[in-house]
Amino acid sequence: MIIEIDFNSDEAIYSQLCNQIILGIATSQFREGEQLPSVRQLAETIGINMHTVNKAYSILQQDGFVKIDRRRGAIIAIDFDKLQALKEAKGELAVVLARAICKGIGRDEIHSLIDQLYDNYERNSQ
Amino acid sequence: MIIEIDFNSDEAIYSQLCNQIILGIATSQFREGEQLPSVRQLAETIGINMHTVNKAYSILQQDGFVKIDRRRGAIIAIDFDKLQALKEAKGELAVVLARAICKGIGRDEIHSLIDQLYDNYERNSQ
DNA sequence: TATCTGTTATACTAAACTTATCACAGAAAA
DNA sequence: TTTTCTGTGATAAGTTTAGTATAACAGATA
Repeated sequence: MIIEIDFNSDEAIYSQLCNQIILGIATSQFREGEQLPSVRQLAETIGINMHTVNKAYSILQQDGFVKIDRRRGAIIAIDFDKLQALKEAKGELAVVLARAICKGIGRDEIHSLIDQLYDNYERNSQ
Repeated sequence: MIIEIDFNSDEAIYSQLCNQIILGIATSQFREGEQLPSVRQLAETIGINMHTVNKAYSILQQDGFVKIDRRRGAIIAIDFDKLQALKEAKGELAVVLARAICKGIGRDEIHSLIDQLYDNYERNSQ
């Protein structure tokens, strides 16, 4: 999977890394049990420091997307705590929806966006 | 409207301020044309520095939620650029949905969350 | 043995966040 | 007119975070 970092973005590099990898998992470009590049290797290909990659991997571990094996590095391993995930999703959606509502975006339009995105993820995960 | 800041949060104070005010607009606790407290007044009631409030107000202005009048301070004034708002909402939703999909949350569950949140906002905006 | 892995520690720069003052111009009210 | 409120600007300083740069260590593997 190709990971692209926008060095002009406001978003921190480690955060972009996390999101890209999560996106990769959602679209099955990374699959359960698959191993991510080593921290040094990924750091070199992107052109950043090893510790920045390590920080991203640690956060992914903490958030239940990977497990870190001393021998093989970071392995995709989803912790399916759905109650927790639903709670977090609701909190994040609350912020996005508040902004949308202020701008006059209706409930149907949001549902439509959700469907577009889900369709897109499912299309890319085959 | 009561604005509460969590000083132990990872989220920056100015960012929490923005989100709370946007939430207030979404639930009609702040209405179009209404004026927000002055930067000094709000800073004092919260117990933070004036410039932190000013930063929040400036961002709200930039994002099209308020206009800043030299005489009256920050006034709720939504800039209804719906195309822009839809684009931004889609980008933010993409990140949230990717996480949800990884955790096995289905499309229907997301739709349900959206409805819950919309119901909640509409109930609080009367 | 040589090489790969993650881990840890330290040091440093740069940027972001926040606070702290001081001062100014414009508007409004006493 | 004077006082007091508004936002704005400049400047300084403290704290935290992000990122880089090295170095070293232990465990696994070839």
